[in-house]
Amino acid sequence: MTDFQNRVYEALKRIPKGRVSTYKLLGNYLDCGSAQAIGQALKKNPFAPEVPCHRIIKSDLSIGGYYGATSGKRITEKVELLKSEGVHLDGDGRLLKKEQIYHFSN
DNA sequence: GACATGACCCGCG
DNA sequence: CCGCGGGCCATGT
Repeated sequence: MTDFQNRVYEALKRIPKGRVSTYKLLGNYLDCGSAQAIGQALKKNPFAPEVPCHRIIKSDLSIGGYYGATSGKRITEKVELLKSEGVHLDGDGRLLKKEQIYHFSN
């Protein structure tokens, strides 16, 4: 476990159920200018689903990936999971309600 | 230490 | 709206 990963997971646990956030916002909160770096940490997430890595979507509000996949069964699961928490996406996998986006703050 | 990789982002045409 | 090119930065070889 690296420090970076720890910080990412701690931040994730701050996201309330029924809300989602983006790689960019997370990066902003962690002072990390690369969303890819965030993704690297997420795909290695050893605490799923205790750590809600599924509540992270791309900055354009599209679904993003899950467990290394950008499409397929994994993604379907991610969508269903969010759906069960009250977060809905449209047919193109885009977030429907922008007001559900969680902005980190201290 | 150099090199490659990726659940990404942004500007440009 | 779509594709392309360049940038980003933690990790693993």
